Amino acid sequence: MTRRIVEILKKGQPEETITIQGWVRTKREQKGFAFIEVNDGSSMSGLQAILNADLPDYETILKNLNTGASVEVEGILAPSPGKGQRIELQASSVKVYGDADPNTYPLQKKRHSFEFLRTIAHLRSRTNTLGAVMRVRNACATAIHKFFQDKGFIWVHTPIITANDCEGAGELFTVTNLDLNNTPKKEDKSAIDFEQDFFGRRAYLTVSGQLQAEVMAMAFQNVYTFGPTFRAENSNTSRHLAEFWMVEPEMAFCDIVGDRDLAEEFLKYIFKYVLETCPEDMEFFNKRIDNSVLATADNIINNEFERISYTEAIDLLVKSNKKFEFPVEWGLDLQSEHERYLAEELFKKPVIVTDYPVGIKAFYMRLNDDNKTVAAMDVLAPKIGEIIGGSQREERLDVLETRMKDLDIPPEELWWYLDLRRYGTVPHAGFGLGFERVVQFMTGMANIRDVIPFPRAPLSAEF
RNA sequence: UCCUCGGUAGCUCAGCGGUAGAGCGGUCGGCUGUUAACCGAUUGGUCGUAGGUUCGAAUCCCACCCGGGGAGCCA
Repeated sequence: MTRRIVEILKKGQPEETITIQGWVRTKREQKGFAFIEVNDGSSMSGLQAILNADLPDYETILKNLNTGASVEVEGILAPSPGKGQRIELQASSVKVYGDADPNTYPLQKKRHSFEFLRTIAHLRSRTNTLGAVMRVRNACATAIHKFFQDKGFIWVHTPIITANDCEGAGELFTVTNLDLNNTPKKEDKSAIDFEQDFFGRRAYLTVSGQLQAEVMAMAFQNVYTFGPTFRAENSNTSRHLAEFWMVEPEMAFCDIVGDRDLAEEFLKYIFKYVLETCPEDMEFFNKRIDNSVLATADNIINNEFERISYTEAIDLLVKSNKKFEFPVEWGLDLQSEHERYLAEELFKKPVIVTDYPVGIKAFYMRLNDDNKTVAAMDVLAPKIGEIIGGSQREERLDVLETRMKDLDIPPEELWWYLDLRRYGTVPHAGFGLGFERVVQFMTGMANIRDVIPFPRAPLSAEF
């Protein structure tokens, strides 16, 4: 492997002979010589190389060295007399691997709209912005693993195909290998007979690894999942994807307070890690995408998150005297506009809301002693809303069974989940973090489809 | 799925009943150190699709398709 440009820009010394490989970002021809900027994806900045006309095949090489061409440049590093870079590469030999016809190559040396870049998702990672996004995304993922591994959590791989359609987290994609032009029918011809399908029952893409993570937490105490999840909702927003990555820690012997504190520590850790490892990319986002991202990161890292109960949140919303489109009333769920008021206007930092009414939350959340609320928590972040949703789980078999009955969830579907309460049950808690939303929050990118390489959304799965 | 705005050159947009435009890009030429280089010339179109109104439609009307923003659902 040749040296990466990120390292050369930091540590490269004059007189060193080096070889770089990458893609041409710009070519600036002069009389008798030319500049090219080569980027290899290792950093925002590329390395400037100078090609003198006395290079063998200079004319041919220059003609093929257009934006997008792949190239290997060998030469000697020298201090750069021009402004904008410390060092530059004086090329002694240049090899063009593949040219890029400027008549058809869609990326220009100028700003493109993100809408256009989504139509060329196979090329957009070569742009400054998407390059920075993907490096920050990588740093976020690394931070997540480091955080949990340093605390002794076990990374567990929960299934992507599941047979439970009762997890209550939205519409599911069906997984089948039946012949869709000739599906087997049940005896009364009313419906498809999934007993003849691959798994002998209807199967789905997972919407959450939580239930299986609970299984694993009952053996390893502290675990986390980190993988793709799927929702077949017809959601057309800048905050939703049909395929997204989710992080779900689950802790045995833990209550809602421990859960809440971990969520805050976790978010702070990620932000700190990314600021330390991707300073150049973060500067770019602050300058070109959203001039508040560095201040926001600073705010996250250095301030305590606000902690309020759902009941207090309702009081604050009523007292605000603001005109909301949706009603504010105890028992109704908080709407986007309410969440935004709390996080953006009132507290101007993340807010953790706990103890929601039992009627608006999932069956597995632990019933509080007031019998009216459950030990749920949402972390609301300025600009993007709910970034984390979690809860203490109901560990009491009888209470859980009653809740499932109230919600018409057949217990035989989740017999194994109920078994966890029969054998060695323990208070436990966890949360789910939408990975792309963290990357969005971190970078200031307005649309979630621009923080994942190949976004999956309604009518969108081309690449 | 609902509300709303939009779809005109490769890209970003102007034109909004009367001969299809600009900037950028591409191409050609110029320039001894450029930084999304610069200067000059030049190239480039089924005006989203299908109907309708009109002497005449990119422009007005209708339907559909696609995209942005917002909402719902949620992470």
